[in-house]
Amino acid sequence: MSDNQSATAQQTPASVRFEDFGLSPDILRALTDQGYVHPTPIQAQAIPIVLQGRDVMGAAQTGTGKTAGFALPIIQLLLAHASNSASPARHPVRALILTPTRELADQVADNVKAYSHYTSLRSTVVFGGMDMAPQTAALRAGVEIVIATPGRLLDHVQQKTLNLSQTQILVMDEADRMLDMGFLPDLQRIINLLPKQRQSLMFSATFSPEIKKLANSFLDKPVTIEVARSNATAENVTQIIYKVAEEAKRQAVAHIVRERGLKQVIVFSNTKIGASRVARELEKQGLKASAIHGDKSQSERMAALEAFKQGEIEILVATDVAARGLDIAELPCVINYDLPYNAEDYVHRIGRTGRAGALGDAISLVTDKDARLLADIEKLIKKQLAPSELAGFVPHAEHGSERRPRREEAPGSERERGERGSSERRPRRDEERTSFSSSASPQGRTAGRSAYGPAPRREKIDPWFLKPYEPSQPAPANAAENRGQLANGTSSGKPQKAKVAALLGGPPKR
DNA sequence: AAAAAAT
Repeated sequence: MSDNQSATAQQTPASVRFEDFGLSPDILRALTDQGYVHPTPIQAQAIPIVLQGRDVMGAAQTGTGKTAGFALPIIQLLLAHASNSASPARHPVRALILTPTRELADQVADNVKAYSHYTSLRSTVVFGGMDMAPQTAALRAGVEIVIATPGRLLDHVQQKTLNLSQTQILVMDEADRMLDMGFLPDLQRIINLLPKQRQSLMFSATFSPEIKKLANSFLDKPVTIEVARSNATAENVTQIIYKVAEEAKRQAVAHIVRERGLKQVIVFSNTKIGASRVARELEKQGLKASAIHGDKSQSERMAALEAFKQGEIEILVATDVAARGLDIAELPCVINYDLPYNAEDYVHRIGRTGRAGALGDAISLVTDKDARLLADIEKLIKKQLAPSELAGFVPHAEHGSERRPRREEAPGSERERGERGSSERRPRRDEERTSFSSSASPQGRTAGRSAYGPAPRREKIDPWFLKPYEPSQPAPANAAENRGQLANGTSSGKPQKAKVAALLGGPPKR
């Protein structure tokens, strides 16, 4: 055993220093502040390539320094081409960084701010669930770099507080998630607003073959950067599988936390309801737990994450909102309360632990029904995961109030008073709902015109835009009509992979 | 099947 164990992840010669990349002294000074001297492998590879202006498809585990890998050279590029003598009346955004979750956007923005601290470059973060006004003010004041989630970004474009027509650099962080069906329409709208001549960078821990193809349709002769095996799980993470009955899972989590004396652990649930229930159960058992998921208000989400980082909360029970990119120092363990439906998400989730060379444990609870999911994961990570018994765990029968949690009680019911359903009533979108009546009126929804164009949001789509132009194949008769708008409902029933394959023009798999 | 992302 030696420090060389992590040599595969640290292939950069120790002699390489940030100073060797020709970065501005102002950037180097910020790095010194952060205590950074030597680049990580992904940084050593990405920085020169991004500086050359090339497109990049970067496959790297989280915790490998991805963010600095793109942020540093972007800052450098913007500085190098900064002073156009006379400053223009309006300040166009010059670099755009997109992320799939608000928390990740916030985190990336913090890093960008730190790296550009001594430069003249300004940056701001833009995401939903928060007051528009401060974001609008920051954008109006002028920023060169925007970090954003897609929906709110488009909102600002619509409000004309944001202009993407001069944006030379686009980054998609956690690109595989950005490219999934839920995000694609927004992503395409955003890309349509950008100049065609631009530099595009995509980063993710995993790139499935389908996503790789899709990604390539957005990139121009990209350089592929790969640190460690693609889709590999971190070598310093020990993976453990426990066989547990479905009804005993919550008790099992509590048992594991107690048994191991865990002071920092993320428990992943596949559902928002599940996350809340697990958190509540753990709290009931006297453990310091809190849930984070998309039905919580943004302030609750941020409070939970912050409390967890501060150690006030020991167990963060999360949906996949927390699966990607979040950098939480020294997380020694993650628990999959459920196995994720997508094998790739398993890789992302367990990437929350064992970061930056530290050791970590990834514990997954499986039931009999999970055999298929487990097999998919084993196939992806090319590793066998043998389920074992959870030693010393004796589930006791559950009873009474816990048996049948009722979600939709009338206000003022007895239970409400007894155990303060911890914000778990419904998505609470009522905080600033000033225009409720207008949007609820029958014509309000359909008549309200969206600046995004005619397409309704979050509907089934036929993404014509993803099909590469193939002169050899006769275009479908309605292709011309579909151009310029998203048609509805042609591919609703198909599983996602088949959809993506179809988008790429390949024959449907049978 | 589920989650995320504007209101």
